[in-house]
Amino acid sequence: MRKSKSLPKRRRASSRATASVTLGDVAQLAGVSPMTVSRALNRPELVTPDTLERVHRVIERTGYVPNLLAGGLASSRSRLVAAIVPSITNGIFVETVQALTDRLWQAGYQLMLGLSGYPATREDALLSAVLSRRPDGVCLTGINHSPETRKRLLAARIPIVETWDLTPTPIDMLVGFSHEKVGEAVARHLLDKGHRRFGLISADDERASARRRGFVAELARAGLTDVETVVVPAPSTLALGRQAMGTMLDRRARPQVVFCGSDTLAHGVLEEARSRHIDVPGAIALMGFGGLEFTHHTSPPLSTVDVDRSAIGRLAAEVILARISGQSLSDKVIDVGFRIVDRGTT
Amino acid sequence: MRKSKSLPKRRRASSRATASVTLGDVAQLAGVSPMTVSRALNRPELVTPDTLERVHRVIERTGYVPNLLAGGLASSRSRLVAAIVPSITNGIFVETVQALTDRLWQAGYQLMLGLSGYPATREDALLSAVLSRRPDGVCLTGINHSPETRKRLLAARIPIVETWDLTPTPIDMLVGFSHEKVGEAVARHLLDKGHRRFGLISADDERASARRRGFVAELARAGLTDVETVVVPAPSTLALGRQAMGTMLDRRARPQVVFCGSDTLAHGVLEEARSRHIDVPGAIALMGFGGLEFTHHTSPPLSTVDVDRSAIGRLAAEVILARISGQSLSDKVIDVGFRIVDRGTT
DNA sequence: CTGAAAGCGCTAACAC
DNA sequence: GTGTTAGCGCTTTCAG
Repeated sequence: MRKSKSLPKRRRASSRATASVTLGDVAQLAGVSPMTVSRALNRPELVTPDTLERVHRVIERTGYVPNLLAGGLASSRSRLVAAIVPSITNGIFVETVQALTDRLWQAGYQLMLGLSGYPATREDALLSAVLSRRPDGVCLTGINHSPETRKRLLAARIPIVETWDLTPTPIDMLVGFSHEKVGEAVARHLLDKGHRRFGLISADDERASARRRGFVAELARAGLTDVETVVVPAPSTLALGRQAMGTMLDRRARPQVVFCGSDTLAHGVLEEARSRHIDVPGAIALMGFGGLEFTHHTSPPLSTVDVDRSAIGRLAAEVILARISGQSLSDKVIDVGFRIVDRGTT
Repeated sequence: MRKSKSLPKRRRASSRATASVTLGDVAQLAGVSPMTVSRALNRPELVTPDTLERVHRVIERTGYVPNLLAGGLASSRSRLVAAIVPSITNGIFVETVQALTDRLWQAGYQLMLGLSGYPATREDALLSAVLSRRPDGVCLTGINHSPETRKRLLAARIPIVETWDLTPTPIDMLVGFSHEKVGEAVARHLLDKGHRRFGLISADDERASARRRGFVAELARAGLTDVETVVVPAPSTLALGRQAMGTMLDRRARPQVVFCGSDTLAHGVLEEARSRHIDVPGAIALMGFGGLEFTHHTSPPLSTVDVDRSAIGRLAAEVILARISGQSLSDKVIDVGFRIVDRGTT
């Protein structure tokens, strides 16, 4: 004797051999109906402990893996949430994605990640691919989406959350903060510290531009219209930061303080300054953005604008989950704000 | 008149309102059978150009989005490939993921990304979640997987590719290189350069340990058994690198050269050295690993072990796609190798 | 080149 | 508590 029980003969009609065990197989072996197995898996509280155990034993023995394609089709709930971010190379969105992943996982959902690139040329095509999987919700980065994208998202009639930016008119829900305000706040902060000669190194992506705008505008209000500016292509890298700082230092005017579009750029800028034996923050002070790598006491002499990147992801997941479960939210727009962290280096 | 044509009355049986247009709707509006619409979408060469155009016009007009849950269920092909990586925070895997995504996208497949964490405690649970979506292939990081994981992967009867490491006995296919050899090669390289006092700073993940082993073993063969070692918890960060270097420098013996487990650590180590006014590479030379941020001429004074991270992703996609389309591969194991890049700084 | 019939594996809705 | 029936939206297969 090899085994007391064996899998029942299969009644496959198709020629494509799908070797896997189905819910029906489990039901048969456990001596119950398929529906009971389904319940044992999804609403165990509706099933007798005894039946439950029998079912689970069979599942264990057979190595049954539920087919969520079938389940999703039948129930119109894919247990999938899609997130579209420009890139994960510069680190700024990584924690947001991680937080999203974690929170959704807890709730029994999985994240489907899409990378749209800078600029978001592929967002539309990506969206098609994404929507064809029938996600139960979508998380977008930024607030600038093509009319086409907005239309299709609305047509999908699922919760949508935009992140990492602020607008009074989101597609649906929003978790973010104002980049223009960041720029203004940094300018004000540095002005208050007595600086008068400013530099600006940042990438050419949308949100960085908004910060740049706010920064320049606030300085202009203080009568300062002369800002040494170097713009690099997104996404930011250490190397681009070095290069940009090189360009800036090779010019005539040398700023007292440089506001960098991201901490990654700021690190590169620091590298370049150091390799030229320029004292930081003594000769030139640096302000970054994003709050990356600044959690440790051995941090480099950089100040930054700290953003709770995890919170954005967590809250985005939260609002989507709330809406999926039918709750109506008190606020469709959550401003998570930001915080200037001056390590005494500006 | 509002419109010349309108969507047909729906015959939904279910109470859950699924608002979206179906393939059947498109067929009806185009005056063809559902099957023809399906062909127009998936095998257009089998359909008359005329019919094709009519169908596409209706699709355009209605904003039809195919339902891949249904398609996947019917065809047993989800057009989904899953990848499981430990983390995307340290950057080392990011380009691999990007390359995978890109190559698969070209072929009409989408990547479903799973983050298993260090150590891969969640790999098993993740795998369940992943397999329940019926991916057409799976890409894993590393070669150490629980027997349970191996069993279920094998049972899924889909192409599996392990990456970023080397073994003669992969589960199925493999794209990677030997970390032990990396350690040995680095040791040999540094010995040849005349160094005799070595330091080692690395994370406690599996592959880093293998490099460490190779490094120490090769030094031992040269009669050097005294290696200043600091191990930090994975994943690597700049801050951990700084901290580790601090620890090392506070000890008595000061190495001539430090082999860092990752470029990220190396950067942190460099930061710490500089903040202590230790000349790099004059007083202490540094060797990193991974080839991150080393593509630009303004690179910091670090040498590294370059790995073609994109190639790993691209090749992994390639072998999976090949196997999906039924090709048998000449080699199930691809060694992509590595390259020591000495920028004259060791 | 196009269509009709029969499911893919699962769950909603309603019986019992 | 558990079973039955009838699909979800698509593709396979086979017939024309």
